[in-house]
Amino acid sequence: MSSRPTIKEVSKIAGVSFKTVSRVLNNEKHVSEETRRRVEEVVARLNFRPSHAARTLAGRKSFQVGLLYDNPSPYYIYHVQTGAQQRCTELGYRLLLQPIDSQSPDLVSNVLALIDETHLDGLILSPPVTEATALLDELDRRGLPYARIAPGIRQDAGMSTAMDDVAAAREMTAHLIGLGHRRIAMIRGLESHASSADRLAGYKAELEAHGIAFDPALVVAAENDFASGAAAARELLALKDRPTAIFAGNDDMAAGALAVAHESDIDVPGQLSIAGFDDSDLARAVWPPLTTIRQPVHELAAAAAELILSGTAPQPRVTLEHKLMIRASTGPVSR
Amino acid sequence: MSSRPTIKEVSKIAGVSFKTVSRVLNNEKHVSEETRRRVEEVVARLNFRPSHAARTLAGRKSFQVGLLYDNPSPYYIYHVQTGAQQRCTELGYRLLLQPIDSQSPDLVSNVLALIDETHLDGLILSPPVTEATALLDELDRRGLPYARIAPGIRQDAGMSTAMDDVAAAREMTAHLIGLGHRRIAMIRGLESHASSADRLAGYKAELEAHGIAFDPALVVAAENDFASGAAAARELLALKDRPTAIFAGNDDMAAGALAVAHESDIDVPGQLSIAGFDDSDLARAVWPPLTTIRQPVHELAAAAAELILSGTAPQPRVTLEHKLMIRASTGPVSR
DNA sequence: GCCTTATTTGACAGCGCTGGCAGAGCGCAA
DNA sequence: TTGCGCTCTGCCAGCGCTGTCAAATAAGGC
Repeated sequence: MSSRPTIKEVSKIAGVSFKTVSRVLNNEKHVSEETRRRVEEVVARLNFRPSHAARTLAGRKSFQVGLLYDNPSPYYIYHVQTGAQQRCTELGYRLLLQPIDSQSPDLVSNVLALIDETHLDGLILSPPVTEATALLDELDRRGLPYARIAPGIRQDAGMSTAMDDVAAAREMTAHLIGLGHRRIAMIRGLESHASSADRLAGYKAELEAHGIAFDPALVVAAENDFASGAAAARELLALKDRPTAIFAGNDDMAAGALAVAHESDIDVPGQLSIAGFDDSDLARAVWPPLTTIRQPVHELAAAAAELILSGTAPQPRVTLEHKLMIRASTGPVSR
Repeated sequence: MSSRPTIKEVSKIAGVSFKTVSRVLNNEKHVSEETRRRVEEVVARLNFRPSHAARTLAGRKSFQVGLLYDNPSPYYIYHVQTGAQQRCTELGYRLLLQPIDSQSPDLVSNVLALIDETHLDGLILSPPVTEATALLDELDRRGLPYARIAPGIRQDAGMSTAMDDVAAAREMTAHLIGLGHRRIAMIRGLESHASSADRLAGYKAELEAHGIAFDPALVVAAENDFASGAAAARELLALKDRPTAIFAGNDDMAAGALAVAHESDIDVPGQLSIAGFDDSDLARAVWPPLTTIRQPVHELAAAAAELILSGTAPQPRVTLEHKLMIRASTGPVSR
């Protein structure tokens, strides 16, 4: 194995002290242009890469940020990852992706272990890890910077990025009402995800704004996945007074509802409109493609990374825009 | 920020030299039972976690493995990640997830930078990074252990895990032939993915085994995603002598074909059978659910991690089983 | 009981880098 | 001319561990 060059070898060839090389690598000032050029030339020629471990050990920064997640949706995770990773890379940091069980009693100690072992400079929390109060308290106590994506609690504390779930759910509900629907059902997602409650609240608020009575029988709980969405839809469609539209708390559950409609030979959107939430790849892969809310997951994650890394954040709370995506799964109510 | 304890503080409290603590942490022998217990007790009490950076710098191992990927499918990536991560964690290693552009001219230098910076102990390559010969050469030159998942080239060199794409495609083709289909089309995936060619080869071989003439007009290239799969299906369905079945190289493309069938009011499987490959979540989320091949992605990644980490691998090449999943998207040919 | 060998522990250097500080060289005001 | 402040550079300690080697102790053989 060809042993990698060290900062000392670089300095020897460049004819300077190794501290000067360190200065060049860290872009410190007080290095003459000429010296800098010379060092950089040698660095490039030797293909020198500073040891991350040594920098971490000697300095007080590790240039590493952790991303904690515990979300079963591959699509969501993928976009959170790429969004955060992209911005971290741009800012010269490495992102450590860390799946974790947010329900585990060892959550706090597991995360602290990660922090201590890797000397993390900051942490990005995605739902539902965002709601682990014991963890938040401990991070605050340590003074470790962290940003939360779509937190459901303590929204005014610390750094966070979010979209307006209530407003988005209102928009979707308004869209359905505008199509003539009056019996609009909701499949709500997991209690542990704060956005589920917000989406339900938006749905209720918009019904009320239009003078449509809220009917608890039209709200069924599910677990954010296809199968439970399908089960919920079956329940709804067995109702005597069937809904003419179903608004699901995410696309997976909407896809489940859509499959049930197909299997029951119910035409979508002719006899039943179905709407989702998230605009995941799935929304465009099913037939008919789902009307849904585009959630800017990638951007939310990138913004969270930026909050942590760009030092003094102007505003600790960033809200990003969603967008109603109208596709073929919703249509005018039939009479 | 509460400063983390170091090995020296542990040793002071336990009343031993700090080297002895190091021995306990690394599970070395030649430590008396009593000493070990005492040290472990202090470690637990102080919640001591050894600094990863210091271990890496002082020792010759970093206990880190990299996973390189460049695949646009969230499902695939997600399962590769979780499979590899799980096994790495079990074996006491950290997994560094590294998305990378496999087509970039800087691929090799980017990967070498990663290796040098983080002192990686090994590397897992997933398709299509598996085919980057310049990278493989450089890794060989350095003697860095690496394992490839589903490599398309140099299959007998180095460590790798794979499934039998040819056999799987034959099984699927045989399934369709068994249903009475004779005009079976194939939507083939990206050239850069070796498995695409294998799946095509299996399809051809099975046709031949049944004495069915291969018709090049029935093979259309696409790019592994929904949109290109839909386009390919449109092309196939516009043929004068339409196929009665379409076998797509992955589930995304099959979903695209399925959407085209819906949009053209072609009943699936009544008038057209559609089959996919991978058994991603998508296969169960569309209607009708896709007949497909279950690819053991999670297990392939876990096995790759194990090959690298378990030292002397008994067999450097691991083949895992696939499974034909028959669902509702394929049925007997109509006459 | 004395020597040999195995087991258990400690002392110390050093991994590759950053932080702190001192020193050299220079320009400029007094 | 002296002194002050600036820019640039080098020296050295030390981050928290592991590797190496030697020393101390226990165990076994005759």
